[in-house]
Amino acid sequence: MTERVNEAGTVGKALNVLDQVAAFGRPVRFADLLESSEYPKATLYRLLQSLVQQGMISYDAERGVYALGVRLVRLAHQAWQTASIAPVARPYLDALSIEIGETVHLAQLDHGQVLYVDKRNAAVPVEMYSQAGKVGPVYCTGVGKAMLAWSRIDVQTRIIEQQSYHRFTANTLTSRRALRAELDIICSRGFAYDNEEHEPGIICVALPILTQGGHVLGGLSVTSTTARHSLESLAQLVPHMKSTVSRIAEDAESWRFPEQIKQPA
Amino acid sequence: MTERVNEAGTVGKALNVLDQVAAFGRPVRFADLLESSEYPKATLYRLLQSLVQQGMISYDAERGVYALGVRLVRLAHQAWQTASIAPVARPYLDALSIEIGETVHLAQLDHGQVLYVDKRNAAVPVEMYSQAGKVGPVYCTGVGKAMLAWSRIDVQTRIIEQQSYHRFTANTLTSRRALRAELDIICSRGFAYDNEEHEPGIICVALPILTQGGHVLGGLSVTSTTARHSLESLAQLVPHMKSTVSRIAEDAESWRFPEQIKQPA
DNA sequence: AAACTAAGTTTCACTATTTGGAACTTACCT
DNA sequence: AGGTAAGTTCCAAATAGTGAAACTTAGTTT
Repeated sequence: MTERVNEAGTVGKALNVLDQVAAFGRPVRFADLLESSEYPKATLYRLLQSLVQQGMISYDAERGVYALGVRLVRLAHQAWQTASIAPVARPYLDALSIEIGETVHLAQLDHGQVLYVDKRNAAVPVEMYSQAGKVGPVYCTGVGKAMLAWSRIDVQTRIIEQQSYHRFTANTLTSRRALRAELDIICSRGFAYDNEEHEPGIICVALPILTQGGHVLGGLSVTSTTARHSLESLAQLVPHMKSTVSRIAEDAESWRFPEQIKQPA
Repeated sequence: MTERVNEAGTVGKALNVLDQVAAFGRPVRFADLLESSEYPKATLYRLLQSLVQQGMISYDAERGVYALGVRLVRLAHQAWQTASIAPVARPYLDALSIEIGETVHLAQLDHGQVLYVDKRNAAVPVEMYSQAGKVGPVYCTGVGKAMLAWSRIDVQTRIIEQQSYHRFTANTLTSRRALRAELDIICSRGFAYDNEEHEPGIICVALPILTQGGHVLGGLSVTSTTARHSLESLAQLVPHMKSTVSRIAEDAESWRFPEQIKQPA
């Protein structure tokens, strides 16, 4: 027993259901959820009711379908502001983006995945949530590898285990072994490449954003195409990125630890 | 007492705690939460643990502070895509924004508040989450009043009750009575104004986005300043906005109700 | 139109989980 | 050292959650 039981109380179960609804990526009917759920009918039903009542899930009575609720969008706005480095990094991303004119990504680690928290795209205008909030794999993205390379050993080990090592392109690293070797190289080099490992024709350079204590706050990457750049020419941007990264780290640290949190009654 | 107790089970309580953490808008210590919480110490403590374990809240052990977790950002991305009209409306917002060159907002109703789900700003570049995800009051914004005016009577009544009627400017509607009268005018006029009711010098025109069945999907507004426009000149944009709105509604409806949701096993 | 079927909802006895006062453990302040 | 406040754990009592099964509703077949 306890096949994949993750010590989940009622709250955990409810949030699992929330994830399940999210995983579908479209409005779902009760039966769809029931089929892919580990919970019995009545339990699932009541969990859904709770979530709907709380506004985390919306229910379209006419169609009988569940979808994620907009309350999440609101919460996320707060999360983005308080929990991510994005608000702090924003002005630096703007500056970097304008100066180098290529696509810039800001990412953080979340549950063994790369979570993009902000983006600048030179050509295309606003893209909003459709970019920030996206997740990607760690083992075949520049930011992913950069963040992983400087992560605490226990975190690193866990994440290396978690990866799927699906082959996206000819250059994708498809084993823990290959990834570990790559991480060593990245560490000594000081930054990471993505050499068409995720999408053909897409390359990038990425740096980790580190606190003074060496803790990984996030990652910064500049992406381009093989048509416009070689890895070598992208690497010339690294000094510039390094200074951006250190300024973000500095600001993030002073922002995370403001004078006094406590306020008198 | 039981000020805002909503028949909450364990799940509801946990989500209340989540909201509470969100409300602070900064990392908070246990004691801060305890003070503003209706739950006893041990209960609050365990709820927080559940949420942290689930990644909805992050806990900084060094500082002993809780903050919203990045898992929310990921969930919100899904929510934005599946539950909001933003992805559908995007191309039309782009077009409208380019043609009229003023700030455009796309909003939906959430818990008696205006939730902005997308935005176009002619001058300033990308602003990401810092704009989408924001909430505003219904009673003194163009989109808020527009959506409210066409809402089902029970929804409308509830929301009218919920408003704070705080006076932001000389023009703010500060009573249910005044708001009701305004809604009547809006209905017969066919669209809503914000005549410096929220911020001095800021005016806007807003339209509801309605399904064929007359259900409110959201709202669309064009904002400007008194320096650049009068209400009358803004009103000239209404026909253009009307066509945008109807195209969004059309797309949204066909998108919400795709051929068949069910898929064979 | 009646019978059938599938999808969704409610019931209810059972029990596991949650509850919260109080005791305990740190960690900091004097 | 002693004191105080913050955070954590305990445990008996009680609540809230569980899920098989019965029920309702809507849609389909005979």
